[in-house]
Amino acid sequence: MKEEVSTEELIINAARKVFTTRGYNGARMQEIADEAGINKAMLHYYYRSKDKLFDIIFDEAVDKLMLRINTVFEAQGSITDKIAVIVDMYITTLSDNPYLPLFVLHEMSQHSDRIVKRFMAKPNFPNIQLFLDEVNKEIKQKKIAKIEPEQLLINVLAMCVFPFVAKPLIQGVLRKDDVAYKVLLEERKRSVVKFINAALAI
Amino acid sequence: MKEEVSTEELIINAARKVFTTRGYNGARMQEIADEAGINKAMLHYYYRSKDKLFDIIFDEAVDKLMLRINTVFEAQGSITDKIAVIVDMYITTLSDNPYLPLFVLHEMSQHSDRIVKRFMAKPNFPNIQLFLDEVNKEIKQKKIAKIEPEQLLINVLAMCVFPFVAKPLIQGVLRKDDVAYKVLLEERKRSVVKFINAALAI
DNA sequence: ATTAAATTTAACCATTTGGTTAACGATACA
DNA sequence: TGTATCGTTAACCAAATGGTTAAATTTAAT
Repeated sequence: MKEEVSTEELIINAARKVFTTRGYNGARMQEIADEAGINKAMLHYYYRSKDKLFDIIFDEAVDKLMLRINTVFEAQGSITDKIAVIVDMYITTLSDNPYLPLFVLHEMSQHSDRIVKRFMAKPNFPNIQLFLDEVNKEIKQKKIAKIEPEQLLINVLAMCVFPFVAKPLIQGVLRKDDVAYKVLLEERKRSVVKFINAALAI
Repeated sequence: MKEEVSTEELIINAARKVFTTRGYNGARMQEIADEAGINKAMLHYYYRSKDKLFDIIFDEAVDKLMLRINTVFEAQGSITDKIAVIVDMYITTLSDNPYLPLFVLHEMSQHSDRIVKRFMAKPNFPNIQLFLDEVNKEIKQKKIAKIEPEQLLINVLAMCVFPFVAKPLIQGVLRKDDVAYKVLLEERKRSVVKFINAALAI
């Protein structure tokens, strides 16, 4: 008795693969159908249009990118501890979904108005203020060095996300194959945390 | 006597705008023609095909991204001094060409094989080894803290480039309009340099 | 001024692509 | 068993798109 996968699921899985790797403009309904092993008309039978299907995949991608950031922010502990958790979470999650960030960022830059609104309306939209306030608090308490909280946030995100956005570039420059790149990313978890801690040390 | 702009130039300027904002797949030959204020057939008369035109724009974009990095590397001075120069150069250049990095990274991730080769064959391809060696040297001399040179390089690039790749996202999260974002980027020049210096301090 | 070459345009063409339709087959229900 | 609903397919359609062509116009050379 083999596991049955519903046609809906076949389609979503195929659409995820095609949309995230090719982008909206590069994605072809026929390729999604082929990838799912079904007839093209089925895509429209289940999901109406390319746009509708794309919205589902994009929303799902955004959700995955949000992680459980709020959970981390709302937890107890120092800001450096929280950053350590976030860095680890990001690099781990993105290692399993390497196409996510470039996909989301590229689509956002194209339809910024339509999409950014959707993005911020999400219920699990990270509560950034919590992070910013806490950084300021610890600065006042002389627990960490002085820094603009917004800049720190960008630094953390940048160092986590960039290696996935720029993978082919970095691989070219450093001449690493996929295996070596995996290793570099694994090492990166502790390297980035150490780097941030040193930068924030007083 | 008005300034004459050759048709070739009109086309290249239009193509640059359309390709970098829409990407290869989103770019339309008709839109390039309209943007240039000429007939669509002229595009083919001067540049044969969409592919040929794209290659020119992409190469040009890559060149701009390379900056004069080698010049910096080959210059005298400590590694932290060089990093300070690079950070300033990058944020300044990208502020004037905000679409460049996402454009290049997105296209690279799609045609990585075909394009990455072109990329590395460039005569002004940055000589990374110089940077890596120098970092190791200063670590041995106890001038900077211990760090994997490759990770440091990624950190520097990440913090410079990410704000441009993720502009709409960051603007949404931090609720900044374009003016406020310009300010944030300007502050960022010294903020990032200070951050890196603190992280590398012994 | 005449002619040849270069430049520009409108009309056209073939292919691709998202989407539709009508018929066919399976499944469930009476 | 008949029939209605759901799932699936092949064939088809209209619009979009990269590219071509042949004629018209401008520019340059003799």
